[in-house]
Amino acid sequence: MAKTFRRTRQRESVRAVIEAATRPLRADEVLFLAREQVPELGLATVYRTLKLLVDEGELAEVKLRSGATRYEPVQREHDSFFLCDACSRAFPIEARLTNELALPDGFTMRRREVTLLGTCPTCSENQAHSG
Amino acid sequence: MAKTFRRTRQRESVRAVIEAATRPLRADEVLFLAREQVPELGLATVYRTLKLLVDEGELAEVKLRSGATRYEPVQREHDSFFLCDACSRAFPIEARLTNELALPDGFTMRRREVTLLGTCPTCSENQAHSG
DNA sequence: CTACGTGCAAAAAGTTTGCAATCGC
DNA sequence: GCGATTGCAAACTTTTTGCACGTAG
Repeated sequence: MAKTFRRTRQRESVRAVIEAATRPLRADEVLFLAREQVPELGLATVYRTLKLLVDEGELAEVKLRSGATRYEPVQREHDSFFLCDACSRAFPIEARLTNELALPDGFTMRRREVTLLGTCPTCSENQAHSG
Repeated sequence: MAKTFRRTRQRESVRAVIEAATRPLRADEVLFLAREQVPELGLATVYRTLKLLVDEGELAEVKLRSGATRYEPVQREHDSFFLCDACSRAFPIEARLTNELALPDGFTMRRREVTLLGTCPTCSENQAHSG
């Protein structure tokens, strides 16, 4: 029998925060933002809810070089990000790659991800002013 | 005055293990392998040595989806990996991408990384046999 | 009512740091 | 000998889990 999922204030707040975000968020960012709606919300619940939503196919996990896991709605899921060396923020980008991948025999590709490393406009400016 | 670096059995063993590897290794893998040479080697020393070698420009850090950091010699540094969903091992690949990246104004790209997610030959076989 | 969900605290996993003992140079 | 290096244990960070209480349906 399929498990039944309950609609709780905690889950709704996590969902709402991710939906409202313009870039993938970390668990602690979700906690901070969701507590505006549900102050007693705990970090464990955030993690449990994020995992649940990922399993349900509603959210996608994004893991980039910085190490921290980020989450975004699948409808808006990107396979390409620009990751700023200076501020570590991740920006979704459109990377149209006409690829020719020499994938050896036996390997099965499920998905491709592209990460661009560099400096974002904000940090470029700051460096120019301070250098 | 520049710091002097000493040549120790511990450092040499870490170096040797990474040099001998055919794929980027995690710290715990380095520890396990290097202990064949230096049994009393500690994990903290592995981390300290890896960081030292990265700072020296001898090793490169590789961070992929699985979360754990891997290390490989810079001479063999790859910008493209195949990461197995099942066993989490990382395989260097050649990804010749003829790209056309629409990078917005103000962004400066320093480097590009491509990660392929999927199943490696070993795990494909195991799944076939057990499924 | 009752199984699912929550908050808290403790546990894990990966990495870093403090410190006294050790060792390269 | 002196200062760099090491091993151990403890601290830290991020994520997961155990448990008793709370609550949606």
